[in-house]
Amino acid sequence: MGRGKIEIRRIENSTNRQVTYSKRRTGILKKAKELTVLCDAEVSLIMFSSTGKLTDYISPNTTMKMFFDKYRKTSEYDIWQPHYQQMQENLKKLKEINTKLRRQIAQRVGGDLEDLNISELRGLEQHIDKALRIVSQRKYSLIHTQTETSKKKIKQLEEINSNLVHEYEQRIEEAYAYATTNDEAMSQVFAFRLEPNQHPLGGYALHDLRLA
Amino acid sequence: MGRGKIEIRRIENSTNRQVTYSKRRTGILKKAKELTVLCDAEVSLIMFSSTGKLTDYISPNTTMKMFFDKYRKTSEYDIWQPHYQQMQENLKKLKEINTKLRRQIAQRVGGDLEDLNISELRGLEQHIDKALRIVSQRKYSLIHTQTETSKKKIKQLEEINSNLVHEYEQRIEEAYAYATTNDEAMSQVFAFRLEPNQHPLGGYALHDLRLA
DNA sequence: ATCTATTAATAATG
DNA sequence: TCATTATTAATAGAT
Repeated sequence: MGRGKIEIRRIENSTNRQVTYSKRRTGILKKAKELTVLCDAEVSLIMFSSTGKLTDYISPNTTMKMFFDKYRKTSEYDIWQPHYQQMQENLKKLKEINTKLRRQIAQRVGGDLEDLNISELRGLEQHIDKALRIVSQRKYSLIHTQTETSKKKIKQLEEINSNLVHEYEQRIEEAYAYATTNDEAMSQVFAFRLEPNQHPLGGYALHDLRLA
Repeated sequence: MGRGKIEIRRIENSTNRQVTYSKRRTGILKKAKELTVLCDAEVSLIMFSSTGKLTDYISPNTTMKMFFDKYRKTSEYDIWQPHYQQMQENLKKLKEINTKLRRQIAQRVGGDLEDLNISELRGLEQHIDKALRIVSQRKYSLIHTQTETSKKKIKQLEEINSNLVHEYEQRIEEAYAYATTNDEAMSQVFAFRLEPNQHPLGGYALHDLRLA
C-alpha cells in the first residue's frame, strides 16, 4: 500500500523507521477505534516506539483497570499482586515516618523523652534551644533591659552613697577640726566621728552590694 | 476498502458485526505485528469481542507483566486507581499529614510562618510558649532569683541611703545648732546645709530608683 | 470461507 | 514535520 511493496522486517534507516512508526501508529490507532465502534468491542492498544515514547488507546466507557481486570480474569494472570504489595510497603513506610514525626513533635513539647540516648538528647536539646532562642528573643530583650537598668541604678546608688559619705565626712572633719580648736563641747558632739568601716552603715560594705 | 464504503458506527446486524469483527481483528493484529517488526516497537493489543471473547498480542521478548510495569512507569495515568482507590486515598491522606507535621516542626523552629492567619499564629504561639515554659524552667528560676536579689539589694541600698541621709542630717543639725550658738564662723562652715530635695544627691529622688 | 470490487493505508517523494 | 500520490493492503459485500 505504498509506492512500493516493503518486506516486513526491521527498517534499518532510523529516520525512515521513525517516520513509518508515526504513520502506522496513526493507522493502527484508527483501526482500533473503528473496531471499537463498528463491532462493539473493547480494545486496549499500547505502543512504545523504539525511542520509548508511549501511545495508548482504550475503548470509551472503560478504565485501564477494568480492562486489565477483565484481562486478568480471562488470562488467569494476576498482574496486580506486585503492585498491591508495593502499595502496602509505601503505606507502611509513610506510617512509620508519621510516627517519627509525631514523636519529634511530642519531644519538642517536652514529652516522650524516655528512650532517647545521650547523643539524641543532646541533639534535641540543641534544637529546642534554637527554637527557644527565636521565640524568646523578645522576652530576652526585655529581661536584658531590666537587668541593665538594675545594674545602672545600683551603680548610681553606690556612687551617690559613696559621694554622700565622702562629702559628709569632709564637712564633719572640717567642723570637728574647727570645734576642737574653739570649744571642748564640740568634741563631745562629734565623739562618734566615723572611722573607716565604722560609720552608721554598719556591716554593709559598698563593694558587697554589687549584683551577682 | 470494500465493495462499498461504510460509516464508522455500530453495526446493528449481529452476524454482520461478528463477521466484521473477525475480519478487522485479523487485520489490526497483523498491523500490530508489522509495527513491532518494522519499527522495532513494543506493542500490546488486547481485544474483547462484544460476546466477550479475548484476543491479545504482545511484542516478542516481553511479558505482559513487564509491559504493564513499563506502562505504569511511563504513563501519567494511574491504571490502578479504581481498584485500589481506598489505598490511594489513604496514601494521599498520610502524605498530607506528613506535610502538615513537617510544617509544624518547621514552624516550631521559627520558620514557615508566612501564610498563617492570626488564629493559627495565636495557637502556635501558645504551643511554643508551653514548650518554652517547660524547657526554660531552669532559666526562669535563675532569672527570677537574680531579679529578686536585685530588688532586695536595691531596697537595702535605698534604706541605707535613707538612713545615712537621715543620720548625717541629724548630726549636722546638732553641730549647726551648737556652732551658731557659739561662733559665727561655724555658720559659714555649714552654709551648705541641706534642705529637703536640695542635698548633694541632686535630682536623684529615692522613689525614682525602684526597679520598673 | 472465499472472492473481488472498492476503499483505505501508506511508501516514496517533495 | 507536512502534503502529495502512486501503489499496495484491507475489507465490505456477495457468493
